[in-house]
Amino acid sequence: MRDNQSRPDLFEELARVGKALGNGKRLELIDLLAQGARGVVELAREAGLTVTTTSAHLQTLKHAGLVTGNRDGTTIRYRIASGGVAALYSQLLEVAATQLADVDIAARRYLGPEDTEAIDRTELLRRVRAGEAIVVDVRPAMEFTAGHIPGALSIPLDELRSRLDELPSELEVVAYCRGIYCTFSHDAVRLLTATGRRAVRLADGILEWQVAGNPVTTDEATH
Amino acid sequence: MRDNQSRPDLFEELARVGKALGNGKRLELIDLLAQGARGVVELAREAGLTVTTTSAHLQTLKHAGLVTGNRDGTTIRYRIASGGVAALYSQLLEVAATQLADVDIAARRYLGPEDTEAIDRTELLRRVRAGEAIVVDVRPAMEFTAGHIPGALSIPLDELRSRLDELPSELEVVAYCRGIYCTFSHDAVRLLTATGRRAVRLADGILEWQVAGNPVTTDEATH
DNA sequence: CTCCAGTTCCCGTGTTCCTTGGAATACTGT
DNA sequence: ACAGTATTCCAAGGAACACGGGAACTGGAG
Repeated sequence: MRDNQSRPDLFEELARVGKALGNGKRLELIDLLAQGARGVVELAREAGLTVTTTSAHLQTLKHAGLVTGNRDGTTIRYRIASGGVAALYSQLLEVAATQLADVDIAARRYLGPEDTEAIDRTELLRRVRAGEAIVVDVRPAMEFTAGHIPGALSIPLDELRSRLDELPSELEVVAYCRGIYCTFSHDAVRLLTATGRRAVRLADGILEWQVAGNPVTTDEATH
Repeated sequence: MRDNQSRPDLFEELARVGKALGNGKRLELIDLLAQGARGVVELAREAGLTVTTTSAHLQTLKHAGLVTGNRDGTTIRYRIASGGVAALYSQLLEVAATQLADVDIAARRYLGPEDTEAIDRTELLRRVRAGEAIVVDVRPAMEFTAGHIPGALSIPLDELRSRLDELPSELEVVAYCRGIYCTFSHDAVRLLTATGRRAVRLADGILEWQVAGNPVTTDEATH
């Protein structure tokens, strides 16, 4: 028997990654960081947490190897440690979505009524190649520059109502945002269809897009 | 603002999956269940836990949607809830292996010295197709019947020393077992090379094999 | 109907985790 | 060197979790 102690030790180490994923606030932080690098104060504001709590969670995530922090001037920009982490988070979302009824209930409540039409990634590509549709990224501009679908137009949800004239009226709009549990694209499609446009949303988002191996355009304006 | 409460609620639900992965004993149970269905007492024995503790952990996993239990006569056979759960666990292992130095240290201690040659899945297929090698499954027989690499020969590690004559002496042996953190194939290769045979091991195991989408043969002898 | 192995529920104890406020540290720009 | 901002460290109260023992429950076999 080699089971002196090394086997439990190994699994306890592995569990550190699981523990890091075992807190809703930390998942929110991962969700945000998957969209691009951010500092602690910005993360705290976006996640609705105090700065100290956010910092503590980031330390936990860092210790679990899920995020890394690089100094950039006066702030430390945290980011996802690797593409594998994004894949891990995406897979967790999929398992939760398919196996847990309570997640479905909570998701429905958060995302709102199912009044918007959704298409998948291959259908998006087909419609764009056929010249039928234009892809619009409705996330905040900073997340667009950090990485977006090639050829997409950036119109943050905040500005969508005032920038409707930038959309060619003869084309259908395919709106996308962060991922499967992001409300931006739902709200964008509601707003667009309310103005009489043809609009659908990508069923998931940039997270699943890049985890699936699709190309991503980066505006390398990183200071 | 729709951020009344639904967003934190959603992520707290999602975190239930992470919490379930945040305990070494539960990861061991998932690791075992990924190899085939088992009852509580069997799991408790294999994981070195009391039955009550094992049962409690299984309830946690079930509540998180990671395992399911079907009654089979007097026992309840637990199994992985879906292929997505296996993919999630596999991805967690990969992230932990690539991001955490402490995991490497613990793995080295558990797996023993790096004195065995490893090949990857495509190289295994190449050698088998070329008629150079025979694939040997060194896991317990029950796990072999639950699913194995097509064409593999089942010789559990326990019986390997006494069944050496079943191996064609002119072929190289490729031993495989559960996954990246399983000792069976390491020990098998050590034993085989000590007897003068040419033997290598698959770098990972059946878990990664099936998550990658490779075919698996099942001896449908399920009760 | 009654035994029985397998399994789960209940509960008390010890441990770990989450959150927050206040203080300390690190770095930038002037 | 100094002011100012961003970030982390420290300590403590409260909440949640892990574990084991004993009792209760379930379905199948006799």
